[in-house]
Amino acid sequence: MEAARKADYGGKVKEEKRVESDAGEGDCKEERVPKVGNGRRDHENDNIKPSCTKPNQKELTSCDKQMTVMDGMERSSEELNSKASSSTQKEKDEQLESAKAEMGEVKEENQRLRMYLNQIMKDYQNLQMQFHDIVQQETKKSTSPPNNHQEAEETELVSLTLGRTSTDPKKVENYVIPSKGQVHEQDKEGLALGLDCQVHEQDKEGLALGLDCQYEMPKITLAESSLNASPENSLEEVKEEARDTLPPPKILKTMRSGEDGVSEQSPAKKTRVSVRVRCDTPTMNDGCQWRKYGQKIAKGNPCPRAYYRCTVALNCPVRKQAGKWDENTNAAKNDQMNWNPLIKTGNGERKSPRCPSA
DNA sequence: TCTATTTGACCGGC
DNA sequence: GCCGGTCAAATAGA
Repeated sequence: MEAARKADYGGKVKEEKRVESDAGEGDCKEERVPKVGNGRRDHENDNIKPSCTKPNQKELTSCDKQMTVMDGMERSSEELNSKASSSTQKEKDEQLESAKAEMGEVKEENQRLRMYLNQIMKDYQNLQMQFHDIVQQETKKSTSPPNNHQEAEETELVSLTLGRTSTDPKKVENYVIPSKGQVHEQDKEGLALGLDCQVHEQDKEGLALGLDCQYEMPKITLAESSLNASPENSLEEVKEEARDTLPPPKILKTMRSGEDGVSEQSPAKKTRVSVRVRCDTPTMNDGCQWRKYGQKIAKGNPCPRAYYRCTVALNCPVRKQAGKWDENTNAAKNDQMNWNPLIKTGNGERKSPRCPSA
């Protein structure tokens, strides 16, 4: 029991809240403002705007009323203008003419608006019909047994939403749309942990996003590539990992059964990712949780070298070394006592101290 | 009491 | 045999 608990790298892992800003795009309602006639917007006339944008029969009649009122207002204003004008008859005639012309324009615009409303009404009715047909088809489908083609099509759509596809039809059938909080047990490992290497055999293809799934192929893994490792460095480290993934028989004997799930599933290979990075800050606040599991005093360096393992996730194979490192000599510094968590690399290369799991 | 750190011992590679 | 890496019991601290 105790051994099993310790095997979990000390039990609980501090949770780091990551607020994924789900700034929902929500219902992005697109407001379309129809242009009418000579390019003027129909709601430039504030008398028409509120009710005429929606193609409703009642509103259509109210719209007509408003237009009639508007015409009356135009006329009254025209009369007022004619009465108020104390200038000559000629000026009155001119004003009358201009007013008449203006009235004509307004009437034309009124007509165009009516035509536009009629068009909108027609479209609206067409859409309503189509929607009705679709609803009827859906109800028919739900009552009748679906054929295989449709089912496959749907499941493929679902698998696309999950970000994984499968060519195995049986497997495809297993994927259903998970409701909230209802995730397939198979997917929990990969989705929740995201870096756990206990990947089912059948999931290996799809879950290439796993942290370090080099069971069969100890080549360059995604973990390495995600570190932006330089080619030479990655090669060297991959060699290291390849060595480390093959624990000797003695270790296999003494390896605790509960140490990690990897040893249970594939006892011949124990994955591990070593991150050798440089960090200029006194703390390795890199978004990961590192737990110190050992410390050594390297030869010729009074500053101890600390060994950390990633505790972001259970069985996370990522390790980290920390110690002082001299920029110039690419060797351990020994003239400063308060060392920084500086991670050496095999060839002196430094990386950002970010756990690929994070 | 639980969790993280310390530290001596152990192991494998060179 | 030396050295680096890891383990795990002991210890510290919250």
